[in-house]
Order: sequence, then C-alpha cells, then structure tokens
Amino acid sequence: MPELPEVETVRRSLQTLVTGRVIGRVDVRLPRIVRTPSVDEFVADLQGATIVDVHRRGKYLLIDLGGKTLISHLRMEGRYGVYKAGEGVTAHTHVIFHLDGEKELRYQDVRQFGTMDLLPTSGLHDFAPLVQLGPEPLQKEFTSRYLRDAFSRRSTSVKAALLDQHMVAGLGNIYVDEILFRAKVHPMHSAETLSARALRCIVDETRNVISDAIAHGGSSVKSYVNGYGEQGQYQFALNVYGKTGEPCVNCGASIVKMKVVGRGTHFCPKCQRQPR
DNA sequence: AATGGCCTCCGGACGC
DNA sequence: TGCGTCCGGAGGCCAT
Repeated sequence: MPELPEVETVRRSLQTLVTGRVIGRVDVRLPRIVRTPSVDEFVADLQGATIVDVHRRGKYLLIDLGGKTLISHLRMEGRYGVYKAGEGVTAHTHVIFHLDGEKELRYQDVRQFGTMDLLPTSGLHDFAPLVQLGPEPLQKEFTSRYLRDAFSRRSTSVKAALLDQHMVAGLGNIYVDEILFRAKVHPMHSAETLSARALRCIVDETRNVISDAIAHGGSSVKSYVNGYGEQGQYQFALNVYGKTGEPCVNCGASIVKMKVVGRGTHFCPKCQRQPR
C-alpha cells in the first residue's frame, strides 16, 4: 500500500529512469484509470511530450512534462516499471507509455483503483485534490502548533485525523499505526483533546517514521516495489502493523488489532492506553 | 452548514 | 474444490 515513503521511492526511481525521455504512443488499456481529460485527449496530449522531471505531493506522483503535468495516484497497488519495447506485457498492465530508446513505461494495478489526471501545469493550483492537501510531514510547516490548530474542534479519533489528507499529506494505515505506537497514543484518543506533549510526540514520530521509511525504500507489506521492481526494507522495522498477537518490543504485551474508522488498527494495549 | 461516517470501486487472500 | 467474506484510498453521498 503505497504511502508517502513508497511514493517518494517510486518518484526517485522514475526520476532516474525516465527523465529526459520523449513519450510516443500511449496505450490506455483500462480507460477507468484516466479521469481527466477524455482518454482520446489524454493520449493526444501526451504524444511527443518530454518527461522533464518527476515530483511528489502527498501520495500523488507528479510527472512533469513541461506545459502539462500527469498526476498519478497509485491507491492500493498501482506500480510503475520500465521495460524493453515489446517485452511481454504482464497481467494488470493498464497504461503503456511508449518512450524513445526502445523503452516503455508501464502502469500496472491489480485493484484498478489508481487514477491519472493530465492537467496544464499552470492549472495545478486549481486541482482540488492537491490544493486541499495538508502540509508535507517533513516540511517545517508541520509543527505541533499546526497540528493543535488543525485538530481543534475535531471530535474524531486521532487515527482518523492523521489518515485525513487535509490534516497532513501522505500518511496511510501502516505509518499512522507506527507513529501512534511510537508516540504512545491510543488510536481512539480524540484528536481535539490531545495534550501538547502528545501532539509534540506525534509530530516528532511522524518525522522519524517517515524519514526512516524513505531511507529504507518504503515498506513492502503487499505488492509494493519501486520503479526498478525492488522491494522496500522498512517492513522489517515495523513495530505494530501486521504484528497482531506478537509481543510489544517495549513491554512484551500482545499487540492488539481492532477496527477504527473502518481500518484495521494495530497497537499495544499497555503502551498506548485508552483515554479514560 | 459543517462535519462525520458509510458505501463504493476491485480481485487476491483466506476461511469454512 | 468452491464459494462467500474481508480489505482498503479517497470521493460521493447521506445523516445529524
């Protein structure tokens, strides 16, 4: 499940692999992936474009084509790979970008949940999903003061609040569980009543977890691989996610899994006490 | 009106 | 072996 560290790792690999390449024909094999514009316009607009750079905002990959930007969200299982032209196309390959130099950039997605939007680069600031994103966790704007204000009058759980991309961009189910474990905060704790100390811990541990995970190339807990087809290594550093019934690394208590806002949520019942 | 939360998309994994 | 159920990111929709 690509979250910020995985998308950042994909970004870095694609930046190396496809920057400077010229796009030729584009095959859209599963039209639902392309949200805007129409598939015909999408294909026509990409023809002849040069990949200038690859950026990221939250969990969105931004493929910079100069005048246009391809905004790609991997959702659950989207992945990119660069292949030799004509190499056998695997199952679940939904979009093929033919490149110069006998290469193909292919988008694969078992769940078919991923999306692509092609917009004029000058109009990116009007694209609602990007505009509404909260700060990047590693930017200096993401402070405990910011989080206090963002979480005020939020009667929802801290887990739901951290998953909300409007609060902070790029966190998903795995890293929120890890952050709350390290911050010793119960996932059901209400967001608006977190202490100043808890808010500071959450901000610090968000930075720690996200930067460590990026340094390890993300977590491969499902099908995730980077643009080279390589797995991440941070799954071996996870403390609670997927550790149901295993002993807590701090206290030895059994890690518990419960549902919070419809998401499987892992935590240590002893280190992360239920508030009142 | 704003906010929270449930449903939906899909197919692999898993359990009975 | 086969069928039903579960899971999840984010947008749409509905209830309060």
